Amino acid sequence: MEKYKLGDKVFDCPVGLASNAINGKWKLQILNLLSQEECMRYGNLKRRIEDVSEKMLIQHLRELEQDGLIERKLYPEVPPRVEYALTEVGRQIIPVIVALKQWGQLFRI
Amino acid sequence: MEKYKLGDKVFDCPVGLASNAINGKWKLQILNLLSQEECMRYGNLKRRIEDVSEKMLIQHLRELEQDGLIERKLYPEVPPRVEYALTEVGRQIIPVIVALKQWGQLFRI
DNA sequence: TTCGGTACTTACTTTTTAGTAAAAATTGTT
DNA sequence: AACAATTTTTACTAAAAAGTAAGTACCGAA
Repeated sequence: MEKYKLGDKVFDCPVGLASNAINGKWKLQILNLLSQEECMRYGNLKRRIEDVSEKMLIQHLRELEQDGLIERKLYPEVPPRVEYALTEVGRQIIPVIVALKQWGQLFRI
Repeated sequence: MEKYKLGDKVFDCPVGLASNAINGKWKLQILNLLSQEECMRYGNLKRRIEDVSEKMLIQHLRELEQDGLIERKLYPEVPPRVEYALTEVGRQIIPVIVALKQWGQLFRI
């Protein structure tokens, strides 16, 4: 039987794997912003995602990084500058975001 | 500012709403199965989704029903027969599933 | 009158996720 | 020496999600 692997997690179906990778209260919103902007700084992400706490934002960024969807670039300046961007694998998830956004727009009031 | 509403939950962006609707350990897998099969019985879903417990399956089915993505048809027979199927709104999320599945296949081993 | 088959339901526990708020690290500027 | 700006980190608490396992309801057939 075919298997799918992300990090050290193994799944029996691609939907299960994908579901696991994007599961998180703010992950899709993070990916959505990064899909529109080439790269974004931590502080900028924080401002753009209303209500996200610093803890959750950094936690989700770490997980997305570990799963290979985004990369973190640290510029050794003072004050520090950190930029996040989609990786190649991350860019390949953009069609999902686009379709999802379109679906969500059905619920506009 | 535009708003998006699902049930009694209001969101500022369509991605946030969509994210909320599909957030759940097995929801995308349920939607995936229903997208391929026209309709499916409870017991069949349970067999097809490995490891899901009866509690979680029914809970997710209820939430998807409340959010208007699926509908539940009870046939008053003995033993009882219950069929689940995508609604029109549910069918409109199929492109998301398709894109997600394609993305997940990148991780085949 | 007990059993089979289907679809749940309930009570309880454990695990995971999220929220809050304060602190840390860095170093050039005042 | 204190401050500013930015990106975390930490400790603690609270809430939500998930797991486990047993129980319920229906009714016709054996």
